[in-house]
Amino acid sequence: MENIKRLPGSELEIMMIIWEAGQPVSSAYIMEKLAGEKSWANTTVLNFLSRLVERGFLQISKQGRFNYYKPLVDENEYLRKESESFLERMHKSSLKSLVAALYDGDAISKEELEELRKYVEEVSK
Amino acid sequence: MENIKRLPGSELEIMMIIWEAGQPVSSAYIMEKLAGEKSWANTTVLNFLSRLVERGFLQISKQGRFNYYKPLVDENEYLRKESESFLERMHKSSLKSLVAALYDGDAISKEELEELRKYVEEVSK
DNA sequence: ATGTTTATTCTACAAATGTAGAATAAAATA
DNA sequence: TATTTTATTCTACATTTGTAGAATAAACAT
Repeated sequence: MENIKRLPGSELEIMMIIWEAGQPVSSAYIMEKLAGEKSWANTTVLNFLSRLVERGFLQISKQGRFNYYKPLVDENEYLRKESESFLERMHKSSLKSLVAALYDGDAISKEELEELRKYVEEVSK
Repeated sequence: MENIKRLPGSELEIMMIIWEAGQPVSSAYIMEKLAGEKSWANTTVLNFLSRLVERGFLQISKQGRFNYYKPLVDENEYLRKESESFLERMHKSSLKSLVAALYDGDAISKEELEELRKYVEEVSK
């Protein structure tokens, strides 16, 4: 099992889009999704994609001259690793500390909290 | 209100130590805390401290030739900002997604979960 | 007072990241 | 087929981060 490395911010943004798509996507698709959000030059995005390939996060399949990008790393696994490491680094592994920080910062809506309550209730019995 | 910037990993590690101390600390204290954990050369640590001062995260008060470092940024505020931004970037702001990721990855002990359950219960009523 | 120790500051440099223009080559079109 | 278009790849460069040796200067010991 390769130990997955952490991605720099920009590359992660690209990965998120690809993961969300649920299927191999063209660079055009990615740029489309990024439009409005980011003002990256096309070559900038393509460069991030190249680096993601180098890092083993993506695989290219060519359709004519078009590239289609497919994830080689599982989204959930990556999120899990990142979340664990974040919890550890920032909150000394205290889940309560993390949730409290978010709650105190009004980052959580009533609905979010209720959803969490149910989830925790369910899972902890 | 200055908008607090995110810190690179190494500098954050230093900040965590200083925050935890609860009072201005000398560089020796910091190196002490790092001993065993990190194998940074002294000048490396001192350099991180300088950068933290530049960034406005720390203030120096001299005691003879010794530096004492005091936080200028509130720990909770920083953690809050970081946690919000993390939740947003990695879990599209879904708290449940975050907690589930941690839970599925066995990053949470029974106790941690129970503690969270009580907290959420309390807070959401 | 002089030499020695050492905490701090400077300076330096490699690697990683953000950013994009120039070059290339394959497809579209005239 | 010759020409234009354009997705992709190369190359380049500035900034940030990780890392630490060299220089400095203040305190200490002789």
